[in-house]
Amino acid sequence: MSESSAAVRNTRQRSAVSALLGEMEGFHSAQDLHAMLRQRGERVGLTTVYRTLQGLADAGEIDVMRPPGGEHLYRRCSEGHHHHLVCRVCGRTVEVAGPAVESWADRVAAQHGYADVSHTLEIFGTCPTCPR
Amino acid sequence: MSESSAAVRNTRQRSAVSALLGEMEGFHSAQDLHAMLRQRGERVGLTTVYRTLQGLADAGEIDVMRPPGGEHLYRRCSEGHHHHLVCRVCGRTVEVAGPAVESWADRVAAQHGYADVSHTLEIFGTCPTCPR
DNA sequence: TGCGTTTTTGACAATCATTATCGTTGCCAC
DNA sequence: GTGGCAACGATAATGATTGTCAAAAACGCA
Repeated sequence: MSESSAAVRNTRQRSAVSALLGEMEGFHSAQDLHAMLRQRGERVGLTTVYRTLQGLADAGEIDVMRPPGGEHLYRRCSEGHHHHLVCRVCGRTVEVAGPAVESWADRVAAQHGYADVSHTLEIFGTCPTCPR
Repeated sequence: MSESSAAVRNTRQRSAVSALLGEMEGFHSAQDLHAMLRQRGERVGLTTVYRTLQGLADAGEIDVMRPPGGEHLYRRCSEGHHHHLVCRVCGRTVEVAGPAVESWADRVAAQHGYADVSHTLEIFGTCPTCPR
């Protein structure tokens, strides 16, 4: 029963992952990020990349997307809750906010007596510059 | 370059999977369904279960959900587009329709020039009968 | 109804992202 | 400076899903 002091230690590896995410555009897989770190000369283990990403995701500092392909994608995203509009051809992503959707989801869940509500929403389409 | 005649053949295995889905409530994984079929004495290969489920999903006859756990879940669902409100403890699921969400998603996508739009939305919560 | 063609099946192996393991390392508090 | 304890990381394990390919079954047509 740990009671406090989440004590997230400030390690070189955590900083490296966080910094990399800050510079990257778009979504990248854990394996991607790991490869990039090694290219930069940062010595970070793949396991640690996974752990760090999970931690950041839990803390709400990054966003996780689970595309049909089966690979988890991570991205430093703006604060607050939002969703993604993803081009299924080139992957270009637009962040979209939908306050109406948020409240709708909460309301629907409440109507059925569900508590502690969260939701996931992804929109897929073909962006203007991609051939259909 | 196949050109036509998808010619979906009517096989015993396909019927078995489809029938089973018709009787089941809630979501089940491919492996689950496979085990149930074997219990019934139906001799169906796991590979075939996967293929059949994929086919049914493509045809829009069943619904696929990809929970964080990582296992795909399949369910015979009502016609038309809808979403799911899932209890993250017991898995109890409620189908919910959200016309407002549909049109919102389409509108947002169109605003950004995205075509051929689809979306996925799942709501997670803790249902009234489950301890939090 | 019988036959040939084509799809489908299914056992098994391969794939591959993610997670567990566990000894070592290094951060942080005192 | 030093000790405790969380984080790290190389490797192995896991486990769902997909690929393979010969054999079997279904359908169309004569």
